[in-house]
Amino acid sequence: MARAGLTRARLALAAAELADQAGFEHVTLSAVARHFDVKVASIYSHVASAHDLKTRITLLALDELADRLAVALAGRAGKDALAAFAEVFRNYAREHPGRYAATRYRLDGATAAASAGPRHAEMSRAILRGYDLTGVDQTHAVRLLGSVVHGFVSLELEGAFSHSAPGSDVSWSRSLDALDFLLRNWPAPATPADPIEEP
Amino acid sequence: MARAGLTRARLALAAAELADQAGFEHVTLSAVARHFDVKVASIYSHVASAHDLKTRITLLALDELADRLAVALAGRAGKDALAAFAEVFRNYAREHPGRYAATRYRLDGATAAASAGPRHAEMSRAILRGYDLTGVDQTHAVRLLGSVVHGFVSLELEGAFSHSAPGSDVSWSRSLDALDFLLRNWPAPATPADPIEEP
DNA sequence: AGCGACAACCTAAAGGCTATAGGCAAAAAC
DNA sequence: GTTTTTGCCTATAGCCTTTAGGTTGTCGCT
Repeated sequence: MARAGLTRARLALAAAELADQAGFEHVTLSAVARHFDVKVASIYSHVASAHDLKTRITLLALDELADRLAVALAGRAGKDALAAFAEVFRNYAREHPGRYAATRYRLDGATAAASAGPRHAEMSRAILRGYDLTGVDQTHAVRLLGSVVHGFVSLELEGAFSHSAPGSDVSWSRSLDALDFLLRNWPAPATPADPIEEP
Repeated sequence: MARAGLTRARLALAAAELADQAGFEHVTLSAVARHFDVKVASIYSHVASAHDLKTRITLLALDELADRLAVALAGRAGKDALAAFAEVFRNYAREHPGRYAATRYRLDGATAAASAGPRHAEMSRAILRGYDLTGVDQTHAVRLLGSVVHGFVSLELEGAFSHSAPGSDVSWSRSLDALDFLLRNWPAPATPADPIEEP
C-alpha cells in the first residue's frame, strides 16, 4: 500500500487551508485525515493532538503575517508604514480568514514566546518610529494601534459593517487617516492621573 | 421521578454561566444536561440544537449588554458618555468573558435583526451626538469607536497586553483620551478620494 | 542481494458530543 | 377521575479524539 507522505508541515498546511475554507473551528483531525485519504490514527504519528494541530496553524499564520509585514514595512515610514501595516492585516484576514482566526488561538507562554508574536510586537513599535512618541506613550500607542486594526478587521470579517452604508472600505481609510492624525498629535492624559507621582 | 423544571430561559442562563466559567467554546449540551442532572435528549425538548443554545447565549449577552449601556449612557454626554460606554463593554467582558465571546457568535440575518444588536448600534451613534460629527463621518466614527473598544477589550482578554509594562489600565484610559480627542478633532480625508464626485 | 530496524500507516476499541425516534409517567385540564 | 399534554427517559447511530498494539514499506548496512 502506497504511503501518503505525511509530514508535520504538510499537515499544518492542509489544516490551514481547511481552516480558510471551512472555518478555524471546523478544523478536525478527521477532516485532515480524509484529505490525505489516511486513517485518523495515522495523524497521531506526526502531531500530538487536535490542539497541537491547531497550534501549528496558529504558528504558521503568525509567521506568514510577520513575513508579509516585514516586506510591507521595508523602506516605509510614517503614515506610509502605518497604512502598509494595517493593509497587510486586513488583506491577510480576507485572503485567509481561517488562519487569521487561528491567530487568536490561545498559545501557552513558551509557545507564544517562540512564535512570531514578538516579531509582530517589534514591527508595531517600529511603525511608531516615524512619529514623535516616547516612553510609555509609545506602548499606549502600540496597543491602540493593535486594537484598531484587530478590532476593525475582525468586526468587518464578521460582517458587522456590511449592513449599512457606506462600504467599509471608506471607513477603513478614514480610520487610518484618523489614526495617523492621532499619532501625530498624541494627546496628554485628560485626567492627569493622581497628582502624586512616585517619589 | 421528580422533574427538573427545565426552561428555555433557565437553559440559556445555565449555559451562559457555563460559558463564563469554562469558555464559550466549551459550552455543550452534555455539560448543561449534567448541570441539571438530566439526560441529554431531554434538552432537545426545549432547545432545537447546540447551535440554538449558543444562539440563545448570544441573545442573552447582547441584551444584558444593551441594558447596561442604556443605564450607563442615561444623562451623560460627550467624553463622559464615551467613557461610560467603553467601560461597560470592558467590565462586561471581564465579568462575563464567556458571554462576551458569545457576542461574537455568528447570527443569521433574521435573528440578528431581532436581537439587541440594533440597540447597540443606536447607542453607539447616540454617543456621537455629543461631538460635532455629521453624515457619513458619523458612521466612520461609530465604526472606529466599535473597533477600538472591541479590539482593546478582546486583546486584553486574550492577555495580549499582560506581558509588558505598564498595566493595561493606563493604556485603556489613554486610549479613551485619544479617542475623545479624535472625535473632537475629526480629520478630513487625507487622500481626498478621487476628485471627481458623482455629478 | 539480503537483513534488520525504523518509520509510516493500519485495525480495534473506548469515551465524549450531537441528534433522532419512540416510550412512560407526572402534571395539568377537564 | 379520566384524559391530554408534555417533560424526561431509553435506545441508537454517527462523528470526533485518543490510545494501544499490529503490519508493512523503505532505508541503511553488510
